[in-house]
Amino acid sequence: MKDVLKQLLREALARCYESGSLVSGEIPVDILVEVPANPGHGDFATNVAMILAKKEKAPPRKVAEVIIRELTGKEEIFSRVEIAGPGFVNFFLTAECWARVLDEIIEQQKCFGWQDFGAGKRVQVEFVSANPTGPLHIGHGRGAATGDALAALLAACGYEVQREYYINDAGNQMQTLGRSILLRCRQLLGEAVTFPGDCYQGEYIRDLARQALAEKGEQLLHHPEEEAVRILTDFGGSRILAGITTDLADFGVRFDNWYSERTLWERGEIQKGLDYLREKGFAYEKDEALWFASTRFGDDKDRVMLRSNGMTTYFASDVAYHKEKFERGFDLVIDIWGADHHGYIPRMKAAVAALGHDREALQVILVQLVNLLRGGVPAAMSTRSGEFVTLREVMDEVGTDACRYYFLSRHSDSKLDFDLELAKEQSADNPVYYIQYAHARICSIQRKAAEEGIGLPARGTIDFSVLDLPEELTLTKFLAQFPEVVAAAGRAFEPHRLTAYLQELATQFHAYYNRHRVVGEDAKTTSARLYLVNCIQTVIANALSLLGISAPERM
RNA sequence: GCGCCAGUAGCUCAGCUGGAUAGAGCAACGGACUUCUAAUCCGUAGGUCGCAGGUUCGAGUCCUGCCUGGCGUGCCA
Repeated sequence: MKDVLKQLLREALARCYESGSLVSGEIPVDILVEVPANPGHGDFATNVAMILAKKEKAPPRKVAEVIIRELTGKEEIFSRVEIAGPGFVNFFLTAECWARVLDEIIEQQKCFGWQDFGAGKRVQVEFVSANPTGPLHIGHGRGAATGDALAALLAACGYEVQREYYINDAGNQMQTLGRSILLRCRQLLGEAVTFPGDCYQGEYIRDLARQALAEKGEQLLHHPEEEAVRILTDFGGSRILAGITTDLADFGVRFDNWYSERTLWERGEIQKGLDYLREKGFAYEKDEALWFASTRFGDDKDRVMLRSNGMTTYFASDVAYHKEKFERGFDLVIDIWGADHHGYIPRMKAAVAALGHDREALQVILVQLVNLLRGGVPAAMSTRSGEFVTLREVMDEVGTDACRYYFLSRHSDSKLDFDLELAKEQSADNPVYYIQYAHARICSIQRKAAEEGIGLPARGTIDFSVLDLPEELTLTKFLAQFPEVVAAAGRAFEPHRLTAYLQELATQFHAYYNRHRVVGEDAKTTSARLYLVNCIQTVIANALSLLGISAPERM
């Protein structure tokens, strides 16, 4: 709807310039049309007149007058257009105009709100990417919910989206995993070994040790230590990864691709990455190490890729990995990282630039840490003591819907207090149920209608004039905003905007429900209200689907 | 020290990339079920948008400087 108005404004301006009623000859690229906070200011308002006032050397209200003269009379969609305040132009649309929105929703169903500005572009969203050295914890859950919702959102904006999980299965933390399991194996067999502090402390290591012994037998320990560690690294890594996969699947997250760091090595990609930067002259040797000249691309210091001891750094893998990502043809690459890695953004962007890509083609979304509480009291997690709260535990306790909603209800880059007691409370305190309840209630209305032999009204059979309650008009207008919310959220990479919208939509519906009956008035009214309510249901379901939250038919 | 992020109602947070009178949800108090689901609704309250300047028709939003908190700042991952 906004876009329609913008287009009309552009056309009107063009006519003004043609006729000479306006002289600056410029059509502002970014005409702002928005829904005013105050309904008295119209359904939409624009600031063009104020923007043009300076160039026209005329008072904004004067400019507005000229534009309006060119706009009205040619279009049937306005019931009123007025100038207000310092020079805003306020538009009031006709009721028929809004009725058309409902038809659109019924027609488009599951696609209502979907955008096409991403069409033809391929985007990859890489998220979670936790090392397979232990189970996912609550913080990974937030990253998972955010990445998954963002991917769904971008898909709804027309992008071709791939969800990817990068497996750090090549670093020395994997060695540590193998070593940790080996030591636990020895302990299980009665050997008195001290378990070092830099090994993984969690109870799951003991479980893995037990499984390894059961599967491979005690002869495992007869291998040379290095060999035993290698075997146990593989064993533990694949077990843990399988667990991660299951946890994520139960959390409603599926990846299109699991990308192993090890395969980067096996295919020589790491070396290729280093060579590439060397050939381009972006890498140099100093102090027996190989450095990437990231300062030439805006970083504040150069970064080591190949250490003097011959080992590569984590960053070297990342350069190769991102080089390969772009070689796979993505127009946009989105990485979702824990906020504690924010210091890596400049060097990663520098690498992307050095690799010959637009630095904006890499977007890093930061996800802040989750502060876990139980009844207001911190439920501390510490990897060192091994007493962390896993995603699995939280999911099992509070349910995936509530869990995902909590994660997605705030900007990802702001810290989140996650209170287990609040999250699992099935009450008004819990917004996710409030929203789902609105959906379930509508389903209930439809069941009631069906009992009375009233089916869902078809498009074109409705007399919209009976939808004349203020609540009905407000609801319709709010539904019309959904496509813009999707677009704005998609452009900003901010799925949390959808939760705010859902909250408001549910509030409006519940209020309407409590004041008015859908089924029970005369046939014409019942039919029209059913139609409206179907639209609300569709929009709630669509928004929830983007967030990966279910839309239950009864509760 | 430098860098990034944050600071908005008692608490947790929105605020549509600069718009008109800054909004929700909790928490508090008082009301509403003979009804399509009370997991609901209706009413009452709360503010120096961290502080000080600046940019302009207009600033919670942009710029500068301070204050406070978190994180980062390795030839660690």
